[in-house]
Amino acid sequence: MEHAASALTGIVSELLILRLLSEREMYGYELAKTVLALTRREIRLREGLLYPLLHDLEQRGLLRSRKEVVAGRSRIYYRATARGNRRRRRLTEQWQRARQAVSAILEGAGHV
Amino acid sequence: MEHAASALTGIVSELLILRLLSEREMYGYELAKTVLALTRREIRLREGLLYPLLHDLEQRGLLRSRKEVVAGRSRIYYRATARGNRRRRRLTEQWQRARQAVSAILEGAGHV
DNA sequence: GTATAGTACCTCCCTGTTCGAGGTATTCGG
DNA sequence: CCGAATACCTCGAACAGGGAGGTACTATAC
Repeated sequence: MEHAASALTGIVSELLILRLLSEREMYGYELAKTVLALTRREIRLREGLLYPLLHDLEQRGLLRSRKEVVAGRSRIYYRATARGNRRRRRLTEQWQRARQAVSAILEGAGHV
Repeated sequence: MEHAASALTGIVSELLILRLLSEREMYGYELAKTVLALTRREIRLREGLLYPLLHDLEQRGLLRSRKEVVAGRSRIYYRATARGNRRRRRLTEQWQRARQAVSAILEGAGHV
């Protein structure tokens, strides 16, 4: 498989994961593929970031996991907890504010 | 002076600087203040990032500078070069794509 | 039967980025 | 005269990122 471009900061990856896992449970590999697909290969969740991050999020009580073996392959399904969803909301607000801040400059730089 | 929150990745800072300096020339300290004001304290261009970045951008031919002493204080005014503007356009596109990619997940996560 | 590609998990550690802290020097208000 | 603001700058500790490497199984193709 060949690959696409950018990562982003860890905070954004965290937000994307929390968002997807608030909808339905998914396992790591699936998360990576889904993000790749939904973003038309724009964002790639790399394994070196993804797995440590999932562990960390679970440790912090933002995700819960369960193991399952499917077709000889063991998967670890994750889903967002209530705390995870609160965190997701906070991060979403932060992201919106940052987004708007950047737009404010990219668009409205005419009148300093 | 008390302060506000987040930085962002260097790429975004680079873009914001190129954008502002494509409008009119500014000096470092002024850039920092302007970004703070335009983003309602949301984004702070820190000195430890700002000055090295300005030097780097100039070295790469994306900015041009001139010195001036105003009221006993020496300022270094920067402005974007043609190359800087090309770079700015590319970064703007990248930013838009990344932005949309994040939105795609934050909003449309309903139908994977 | 065996090589290749895909699925699925994981960690190490090198490299590059970040930015707090520190530094110089001047001006202005009180 | 002192503190705050203006204006420039650098260093280096601390951290984040992600390439590379590892295990193990399945499915497809030759």
